[in-house]
Amino acid sequence: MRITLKQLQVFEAVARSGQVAKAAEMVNLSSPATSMALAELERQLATRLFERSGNRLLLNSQGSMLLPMASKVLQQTADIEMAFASPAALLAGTLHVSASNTIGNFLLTKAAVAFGQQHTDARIELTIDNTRNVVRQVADFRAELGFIEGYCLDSRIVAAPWHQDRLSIFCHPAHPLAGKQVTPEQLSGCAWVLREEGSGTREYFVNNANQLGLHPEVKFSFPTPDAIKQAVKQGAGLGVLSELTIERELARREFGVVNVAGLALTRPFYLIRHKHLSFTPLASAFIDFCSDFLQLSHQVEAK
DNA sequence: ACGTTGCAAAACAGATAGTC
DNA sequence: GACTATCTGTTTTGCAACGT
Repeated sequence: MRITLKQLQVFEAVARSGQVAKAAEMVNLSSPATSMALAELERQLATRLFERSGNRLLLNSQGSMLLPMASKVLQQTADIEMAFASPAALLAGTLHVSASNTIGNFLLTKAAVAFGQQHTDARIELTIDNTRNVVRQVADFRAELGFIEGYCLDSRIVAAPWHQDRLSIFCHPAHPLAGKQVTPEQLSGCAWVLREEGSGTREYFVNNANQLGLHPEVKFSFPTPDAIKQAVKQGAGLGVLSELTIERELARREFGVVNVAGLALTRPFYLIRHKHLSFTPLASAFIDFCSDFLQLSHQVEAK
C-alpha cells in the first residue's frame, strides 16, 4: 500500500496543531483514526515524524522535511477540486491569515469583517503577531498568507509590496520637541518608546535612523501600539508608530508630532506567501477585497 | 475478443469502548 | 489526551455472465 492523501492531511493537521485531538477535529476524524493514520504514514515512510513529549507531538527533522512537500501535494489536490467546483464554492472555507500588529489591528480586522459579511461561506481566521512571527507562521504553513511591515529575508517566503504606510514620531504635547522640525542631532539623548525586537515598525525606523547617524536610546519597548501610546502619554519619551494607529489621538491633539529632517518614514507593507504555495481563489479574493476596502476607506477619509 | 455489469469475498478505514 | 482491541460499514478485487 502507498501513502494516502488522507494520511498527508492528518500529518499536516497534527503538525499545525501539535495535538492528535485537535488535528482530528480539523480533518473530521476521530482521535484514534487520526492517530492510526499518522502511525500508518510513519510505518509507510519507515521513520518517526514527531517526537512524543507527554501529550504533545513535536515535528522532528524528518517531519519538518515532509511538511512542505505534504502541503504542496494537498494544495495541488485542493486546486484540482477548486478547478471543478462551482464559482460560489471557490470562495467557501477557512482562510488562515497572519498579520503584524498595525496591519492586523488597524486595517485587516475591519476588512475581514466586511469580507465575511459579503462572503457568508468564507471564514477568515486572523492571527495578529509581530512581523518576525508572521513570517514564521507563513513559512511553517500555519497561515496561507501574511501581511507584514518589515523586511523579509527568509528564502522560503515570496514578498510583494502591498500598501504604503507612514510612520510618525510623536510625543506628549508638553514635550519641548512637540510640533517642531528638528535635525537628527537634536534627537540625541532623547528617550524612545519603541515596539519590541522583531517588530517591523521598530526595524524600519531604527535602520533609517541609523543611516542618518541617529541611534535611538530605547528606554521602553512594548509589544502593542496601545502600550506605546500609554507610555508616551505618561511622558516616557518619543514614540514611533504607524500614523494609522494614532490618527484619533493626533486629531484630538493628545500627541505632538516631531518632524525629523531627512528621515524617511514612508514604508511599504508587504503581502507574503510561502514560495511553494500559490494563492487559493479565496485568498486571492480576500487580497483584492482588502485592497479595494483600503482604497474606499481612504476616499471616505479624504472627504 | 473485448468491454460492461453484478455479485461475493477480502481488505481497509473508521467508530466505540476501554486502558494507560 | 494517546493508544489498543474489537466491531462495523465501505471500498476494492476477482470472477463469472452477458452484450456488442
